[in-house]
Amino acid sequence: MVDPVVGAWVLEFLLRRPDVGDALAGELLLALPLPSPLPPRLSATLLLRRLAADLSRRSVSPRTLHSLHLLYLLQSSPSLAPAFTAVAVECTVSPLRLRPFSSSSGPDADADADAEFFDAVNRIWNCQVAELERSEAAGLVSCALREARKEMEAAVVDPALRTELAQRETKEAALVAVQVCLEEMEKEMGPTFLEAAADAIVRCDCETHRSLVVLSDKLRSFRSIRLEPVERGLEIGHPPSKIDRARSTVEDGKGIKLNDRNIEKGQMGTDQEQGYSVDKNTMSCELQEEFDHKSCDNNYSDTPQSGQMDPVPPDPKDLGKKHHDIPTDTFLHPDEKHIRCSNLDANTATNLDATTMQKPSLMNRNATAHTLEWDSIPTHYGKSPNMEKEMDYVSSMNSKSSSSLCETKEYVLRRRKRKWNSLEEETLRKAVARYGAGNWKLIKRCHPEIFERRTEVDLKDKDMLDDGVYTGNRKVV
DNA sequence: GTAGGGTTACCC
DNA sequence: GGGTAACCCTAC
Repeated sequence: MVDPVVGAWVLEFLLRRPDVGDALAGELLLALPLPSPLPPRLSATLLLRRLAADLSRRSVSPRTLHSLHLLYLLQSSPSLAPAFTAVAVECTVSPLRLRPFSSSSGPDADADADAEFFDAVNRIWNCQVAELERSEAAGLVSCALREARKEMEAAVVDPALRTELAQRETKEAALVAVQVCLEEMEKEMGPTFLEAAADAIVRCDCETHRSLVVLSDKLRSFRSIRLEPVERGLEIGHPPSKIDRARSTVEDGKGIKLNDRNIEKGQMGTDQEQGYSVDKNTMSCELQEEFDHKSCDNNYSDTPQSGQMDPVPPDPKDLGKKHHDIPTDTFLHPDEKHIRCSNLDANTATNLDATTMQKPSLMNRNATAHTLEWDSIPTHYGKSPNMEKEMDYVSSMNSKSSSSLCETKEYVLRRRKRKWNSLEEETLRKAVARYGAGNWKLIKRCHPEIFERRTEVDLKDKDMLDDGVYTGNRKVV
C-alpha cells in the first residue's frame, strides 16, 4: 500500500509531466492513495493542469474563472488578477456572440442571448465580484476588474454597447492572459518535491536533506491527524480499494471523469434513509457536500469531458473563504465521489445502532401524523444529512411535551411559521420584476441573506399569494 | 427546479 | 369555526 503522502508526491510529479494526458491523470488521481484534504501544492498543480486543459481546447468557461480563484487562494500571483478579469469578461460576453447576424432568425434569439448575458452579469459581477471585494481574495479585484464591471453593468441597459461587446476579441484576450498566468505560476512553483529530493540526493546536499526530513515529518504528522481515522474506518468495512474501484470503473466502460458536481440527490437520499452518516473527523464527505451545496449550480452544467479535472465554481458566499485545503473529492466525478462516500458510509454504519438504521424517512407522509415545527430549515426538503442534528423542535401541541413527542415516529416535522417581513416582501417584488416570476432559485441565490430562511417554494407561494393567483389554498380562477 | 394543490397554524 | 398565510407534497 502506497503511503498517501508519497502518493501526493508521485501524483504531483506525474501531473507536471507533459506526456501524462488528462485521461491518465484522472486515473492516477483516483487510483493513488492521497491525503484528504489535498496538500495545497498538489491542489495548485491540479488547478494548473485544469487551466492547461482549458487552453489546449481553447475553452474559457466559468470553471476557468473558478480555477483562477482557487489558485489565488492557494498561491497568489500577480498574473492571476489580469487573467481573472479577462476570463470574467469573456464568460459574460460569450452569450452575446450567439446572437444571430441575420435578422431572419427573429427577435427571440436576440432576447435569449440577452437574457443569458443579463444572467452572467448578475452571477459574475453582481454576486461573485461584489463578494470578492469583501473577501480575503480581494487582491483579485484590480482597477481593470472594476472598470470591466462598470462596462458590463452599463451594457445591461445599452443594446448598442452589447453589440459592440459581442464584436470584441474577449476570448483571445482571456486565452492569452491565462497562458501568461499559467507560465508564470509554473515558474513560481519550481521543481516538484520528488525532483527536489532527487537533486538533493544526487548532490548530497546536507542542508536540503535536513529540510526534506523536516518536511517529511511534517507531512507524516499531518497524515496522522487527518487520515488515521479514515484508515481505521477502512479496516472495519473492508471496502474495495481505490485501485479496485478505479479498475472496475474503467472496466464498466464509464471511463474516468474528474469533475465536481453535487452528489446525486437520490443517492444521498438512499444513504440517509438507511441511517448512514459520516463522522466529520474521518472524512470530508459532509464538508464536501456543504462545499457542493454552496456552489452555484446553475450555469455550470456543461458536460465535462473525460479525464478533466473540474472544480465547481463557487457560491458567491464562499468566495470570501480560504480554500487552502481542497478536499480530494473536489476533483472527482460525482459517481466516484458517491462511491467514496458510500463506502465510508457503509463502514461507519457498522457502528450504528440498529434502531437508527431502521428509522423511517421523514419524507413519508402520514395522514394521521401530528405536526411539530423546527427552526432549522433544510435547503431542500429532506435533503440535509444533518437534519436530525439540526432539528430544533418547537411543539405546537399544548398537551404533550417536546421530549415525549420526539420519542414517537408518527410526527411530521414542520418549520416554525414565520410571517414575511417588509424587507423580504419588497425584495421579492423587485426580484420578480427584474428576473421574472419562476426563477425562484436564481432569486434566492441573489439574495441569500434576505431569503436565508425561505425556500424557493416559499418564494413562489408568496409571489402567487401577493399576485392574487390564489387565496390561501383556494385557487382564484 | 417549478407549478399546482393539499395541509396546518394562526388570528379574529 | 372560518378565513388566510405559511408550509408541505408530489408530478412533471
